[in-house]
Amino acid sequence: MSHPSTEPQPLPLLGGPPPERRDAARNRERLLDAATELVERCGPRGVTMDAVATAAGVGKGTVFRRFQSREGLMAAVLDHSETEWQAQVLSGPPPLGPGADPWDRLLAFGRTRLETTILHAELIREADRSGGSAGGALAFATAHVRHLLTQLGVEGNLTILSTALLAPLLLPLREQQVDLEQFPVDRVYEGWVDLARRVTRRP
Amino acid sequence: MSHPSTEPQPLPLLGGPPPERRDAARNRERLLDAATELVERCGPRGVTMDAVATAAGVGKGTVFRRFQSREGLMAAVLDHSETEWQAQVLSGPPPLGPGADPWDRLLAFGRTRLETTILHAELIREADRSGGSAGGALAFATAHVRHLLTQLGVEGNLTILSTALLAPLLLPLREQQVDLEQFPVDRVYEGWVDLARRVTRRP
DNA sequence: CCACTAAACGGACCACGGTCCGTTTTCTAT
DNA sequence: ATAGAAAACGGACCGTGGTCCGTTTAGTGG
Repeated sequence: MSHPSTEPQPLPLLGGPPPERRDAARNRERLLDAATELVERCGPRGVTMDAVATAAGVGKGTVFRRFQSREGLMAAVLDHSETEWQAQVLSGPPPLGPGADPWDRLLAFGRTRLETTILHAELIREADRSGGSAGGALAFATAHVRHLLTQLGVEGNLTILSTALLAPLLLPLREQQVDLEQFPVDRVYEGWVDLARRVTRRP
Repeated sequence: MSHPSTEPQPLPLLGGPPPERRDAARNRERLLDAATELVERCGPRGVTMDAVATAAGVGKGTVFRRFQSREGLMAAVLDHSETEWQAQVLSGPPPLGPGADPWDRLLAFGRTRLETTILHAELIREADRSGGSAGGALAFATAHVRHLLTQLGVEGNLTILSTALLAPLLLPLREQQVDLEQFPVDRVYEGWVDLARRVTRRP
């Protein structure tokens, strides 16, 4: 860290709001790391904001300045995980990624989305509302399904239809079925495929 | 209140847990009334537990003993409102109530459920999770849709299908569409009818 | 009518999310 | 290098949800 100004720099290209100050960026990362670590160790419900602040070695105010609220922080942690899945969808190998038949992509989408939701269940619950990454992730998924439906030549109100297709994969519904009604995951997936056939008007 | 023991009594028939003590029942009602009143006046978000306790003239402990949590209380308030709609579905006049063609009942169900959800939006949001009336109301709606699908001769995993049909009427999804995407209610309903046709495999 | 038990009461108490503001750090312009 | 402004920092502070436990009260058998 001692050679002078020969590095790329975070691109001083103006665009959005002015870039983050160095200390701010450093603290954001420390916080995100600390939060991720704590979530892993204590589960999302067991993590307090004070604990995160302390673990990251910053004051409490800083946590809230960066992430607005507890939910915002959880959303950020979640986002980190979800991003990987989104990358798979956008540019990973088929059938989830581009290149495969849209119908096969839709099926792969449903399957992996179901699994990811179950995996991140607690975190999603904690991050919900606040329109943060939770909303962001939802929007991403909706847009993707909509895209696939278009490619499949489905007519009608695509927003409603993709919502309907997505909904049974979402958390609150999942909980009712997997937890309360003791549905095995495979059976849920199977049911979802049936739904997808109907929505797309397949045999 | 002075004639001796000639009244029906709350039926001393044993069954569930022993009945509520008189003061307990009285306080439950006072609390529910106070809460309803406050919710109406300040909106669900503006109501604090202390306020409810004070308004009802009881201690805070009592509130929590009766309703477990803030969400529990909100759920109880909500339940009160939802019950009326449920009664309409179960035994009101057609097409919502029994007697009409199942398909027409389904449409009426969708329409009224959509309106009710929007009407109670804030309360639902506050009451969510906790498995209280929120879960109860959801279960009721699911069961009813399932029932109608059966009458319509739909085959397949009815639980998943009714969930899918219900989902677009639920709150988080509503918010994304009505609020964010500025969909007028009629358009949402229209889209939902299309979905219903597909799920039931109609022309 | 009184004694006794179990349940309900109430408010002091605690923990956690979120805000506020005086202090410190980073950046920029000279 | 230095001065000055803007932004970030941190932790004391506040309000609210939720618990705890000593006290009161409704029901019951004598």
